[in-house]
Amino acid sequence: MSEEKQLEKGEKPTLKTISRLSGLAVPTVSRALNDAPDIKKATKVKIREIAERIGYVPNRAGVRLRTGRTNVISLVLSTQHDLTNHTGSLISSIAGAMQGTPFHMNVTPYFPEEDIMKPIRYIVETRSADAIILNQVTPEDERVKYLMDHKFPFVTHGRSLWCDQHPYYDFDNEIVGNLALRRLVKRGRKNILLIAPPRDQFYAKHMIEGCNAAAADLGVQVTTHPTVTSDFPRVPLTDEVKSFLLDNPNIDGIICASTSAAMASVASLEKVGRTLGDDIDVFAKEAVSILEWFRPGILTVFEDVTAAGAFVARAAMQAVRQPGEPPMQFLEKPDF
Amino acid sequence: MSEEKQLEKGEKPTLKTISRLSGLAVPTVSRALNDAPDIKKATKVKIREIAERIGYVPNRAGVRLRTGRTNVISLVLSTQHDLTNHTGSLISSIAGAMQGTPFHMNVTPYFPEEDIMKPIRYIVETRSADAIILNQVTPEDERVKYLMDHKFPFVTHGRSLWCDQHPYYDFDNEIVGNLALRRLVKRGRKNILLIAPPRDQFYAKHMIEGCNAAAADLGVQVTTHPTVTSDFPRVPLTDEVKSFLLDNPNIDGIICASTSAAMASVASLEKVGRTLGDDIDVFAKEAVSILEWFRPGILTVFEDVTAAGAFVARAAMQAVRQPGEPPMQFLEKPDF
DNA sequence: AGACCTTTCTAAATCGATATAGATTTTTCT
DNA sequence: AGAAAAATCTATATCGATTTAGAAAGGTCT
Repeated sequence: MSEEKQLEKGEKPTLKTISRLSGLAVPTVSRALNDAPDIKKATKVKIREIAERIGYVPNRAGVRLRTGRTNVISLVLSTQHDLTNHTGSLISSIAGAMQGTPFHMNVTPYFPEEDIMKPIRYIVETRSADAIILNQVTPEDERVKYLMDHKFPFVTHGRSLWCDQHPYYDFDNEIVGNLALRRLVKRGRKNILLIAPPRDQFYAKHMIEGCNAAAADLGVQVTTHPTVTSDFPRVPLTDEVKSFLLDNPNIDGIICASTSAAMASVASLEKVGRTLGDDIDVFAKEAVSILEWFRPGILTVFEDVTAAGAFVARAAMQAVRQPGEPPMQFLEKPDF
Repeated sequence: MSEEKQLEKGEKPTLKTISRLSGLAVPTVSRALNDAPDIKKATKVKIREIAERIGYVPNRAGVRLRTGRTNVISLVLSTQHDLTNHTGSLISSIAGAMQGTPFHMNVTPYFPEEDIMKPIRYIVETRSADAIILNQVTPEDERVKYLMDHKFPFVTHGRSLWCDQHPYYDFDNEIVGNLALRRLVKRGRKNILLIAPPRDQFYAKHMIEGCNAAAADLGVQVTTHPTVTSDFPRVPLTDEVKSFLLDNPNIDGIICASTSAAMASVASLEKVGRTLGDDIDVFAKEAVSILEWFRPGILTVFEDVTAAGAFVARAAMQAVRQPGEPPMQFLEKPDF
């Protein structure tokens, strides 16, 4: 028989196991591992050594049941997808930032045609996560309001009207709009069509204002497309842009808030006999670098969602662990 | 005072609450809700009515601690992404199939440069999910072997060598290869370059064999590119295809296993003075419908990952709930 | 009526962790 | 030395569910 007490084979180590191996009571072991102040340093070292040796990992159900903490962060996403779909990268970067922490990521999709509040209420009511990450935020987002009212930790990708009070990461689309317009004007364009983000999204306002400010500044004309937005399916978007160009032949520049809209816009050019880079330019903000492969000459700026993902993940964890601290907030300045 | 016993405000309903409201013991309530045979029908009806009324939802931590069942299905994904990134759709469709079930989806990303087994071992050892969904499966996939050895429920997106013994969904890439080649030959092409899937992936073999069989059948030549595969970054892939075309000017058709490879191939054509649809054709299998917007004339077949997602989700749930039943297996036949 | 089944329910233990209160031991102070 | 204070540990209860064993109630049979 070995001198050192051993773990039985196939046994999943619990605090009880460590208790048996160390001769100390279970609560002592628990407190030692949680670095409680009333445990001797030597004891902590001893217990940690055993825990390490036998590969102890706390049982999440036990922790969750007792403390209510789930160590889960829920990413709540719309199921609406398109090729401009950077969801995969967002998920990876969030998960990457949680590597080595006790947190797990949970993806909760919702169907936008259904009740947008449903997954939020479910998570809060059943406490199935410690924090929520939201995207596609509207200015007076109902979800944000609800979460603030319930003092439930959350982070937004994109700002809300109340974003000074909660953690967020956002890409400064006012600057995008501004610089996009300046880029087109620098290429001699004077009548710009803006295919803006979906109207309810807050960043639509930012981008439009950025464009308008620059346009006023430079004395050129910018028109926001009256019907379509950058999340429109490509086929109807192509048709709409086509007829807009026919009705407004003076348009010599298009700013698109998405890769998809840029593709459709470029497609519409051909149908009305316009030539990209020659008598008209197209600018697009894209979250996946692909337009450069699509057609040479499209002007672009890249929004890196992996940076966003890493930030919101860290912000969410901070909101859970240090609720007292000021919320992590970041407004990324595009530079182009 | 109201006749009917009520739920205190703000109280989260548990079995204990129902017990109090119904006057029955907690285990009775539990057994009634789980439809145990030793509970009177009337009692079940009564208890279910109360549960419904107060909106009872079982506490997952409680269930998990007692039973070991997590009601979680883990999707284990590589963090390596590209624009051909259909991850978002896959996730949505899996989650969609789990709507209305007690199951939640958990996304566990891994970094391919690290130990591919790490997340698998973690999940199995800590029982942090009831089942695992794998993709990018290799013929003798280490993960598949491990999960089979441990009798842990799992589903693969793509086949393994042992796929007759486990649930899977796969797109029949042998047919893709076969029909792709036939399509090119029908357009008069006789010397085909195949940019195949990554060599370690099982479906590379399927696709290559499909091509070869059709080529032998029709008496034309097909060459698998010696170095690059369809997951290569676009820049090096473009260069490699370019030099291959220079060395092999007789090539008049390219079959690509991905959208990204097709884009790069098309880009390389221009650099060697070849004209798409004129003296050469490109065929691609894509999981996001986008090439039609990229350049007219690229031949494509679409692999619908949402079908795959829905299937693997249902298969995973079945593997958990009816472990005795034969595994759900499906080989999707492309039709074009 | 009494023995013997069924049917239906309840009491108690349990999963693995942590919080609380209290019991030791050790140290400090007078 | 003896008392008080501090440091360190343990016993017990608890989170919410399920499992097991057994109790109570009801019915059937001789």
